[in-house]
Amino acid sequence: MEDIVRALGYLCLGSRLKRIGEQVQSDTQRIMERLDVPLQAGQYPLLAAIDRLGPLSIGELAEALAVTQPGVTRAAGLLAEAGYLTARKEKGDQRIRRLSLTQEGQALIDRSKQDIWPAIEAAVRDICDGLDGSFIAQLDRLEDALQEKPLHRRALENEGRPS
Amino acid sequence: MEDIVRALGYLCLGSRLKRIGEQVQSDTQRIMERLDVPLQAGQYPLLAAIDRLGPLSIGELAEALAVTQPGVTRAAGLLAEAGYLTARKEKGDQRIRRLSLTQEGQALIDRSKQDIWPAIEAAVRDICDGLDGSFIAQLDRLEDALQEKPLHRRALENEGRPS
DNA sequence: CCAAGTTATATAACGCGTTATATTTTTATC
DNA sequence: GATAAAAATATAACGCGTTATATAACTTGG
Repeated sequence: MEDIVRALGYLCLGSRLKRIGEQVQSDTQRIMERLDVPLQAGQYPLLAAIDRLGPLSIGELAEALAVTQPGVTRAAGLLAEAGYLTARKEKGDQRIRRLSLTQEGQALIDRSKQDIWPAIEAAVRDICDGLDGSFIAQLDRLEDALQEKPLHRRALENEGRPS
Repeated sequence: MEDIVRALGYLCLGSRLKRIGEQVQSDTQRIMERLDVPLQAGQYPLLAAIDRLGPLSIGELAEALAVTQPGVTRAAGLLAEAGYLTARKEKGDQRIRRLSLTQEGQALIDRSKQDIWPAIEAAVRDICDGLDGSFIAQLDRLEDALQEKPLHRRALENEGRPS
């Protein structure tokens, strides 16, 4: 059956990008499960931002991730509950809750940098590096490639041969 | 402040694609509001699929749009409630509910083909046509371009000079 | 021809983004 | 220095995708 979203091209670009993004997230999640990472794929950017920029407030995080503040409030709450983040009120401005990695959070990031992120990156790079042509053409080929061999299979086949 | 999702590149491709997709959908929604289209941007593909392929079952629609069946069940329910779709049980197999456009739905599609879709397409084309380079590079430029001048502004400026 | 399996759709619950609004703290102004 | 405006965060409600499971209709094998 014809893929309508693809066929409509420019008209459905938004739906299409969301759809591909969800596919990538879901494949990434499977890589993470296989490597026993107790997170949702979408939670990584938040932890990575704090690792990279140091302790951040909710608002700063929202800006760094380019998402809305309530989204960050909720995600940070979950990560705190899971033990990877702590919040403490800012000395001097009690409105601000500054988020830091816990020891456990830092340990997870350290392990991720060593083992997990390289695996994910390699799989995504594997699928994106060969793309060329117009934006739409690249989306077409990306979707085909994801269908043919999902990211988690690519990660699997890369195991034991790091770059 | 550094955009972390962008900075992480291949590692956050899923989050990034979803984020850009949401931006495109939201801009598209504004174009539609301005043209008094009483739909959500994400509902267009469903109607377009039926227009293009003829009356479809829920399952066929899910396949044509490459989304899951419960998503289609819900979306179709809303469109039926809004008066653009009707469902009738298939003669010969009562499990299947075949979805067709109502008169009102067909009228909306006709108007869309004439006025709405060209406006959206032109705006998206305007932003995508100039892109070149690697996939990541194109995403960078696409996000910058959306930020600089959102789709709804591009549509506005195109008014009155159809292609 | 009926029990068991399969298929199509519906429903429930959740993930994760959004907008709109409430609450709390700080800042500014008179 | 009280009061009004602004800023940071929290909460509520919704949009729209997902997975898991229930239900109803059809098909099939003995």
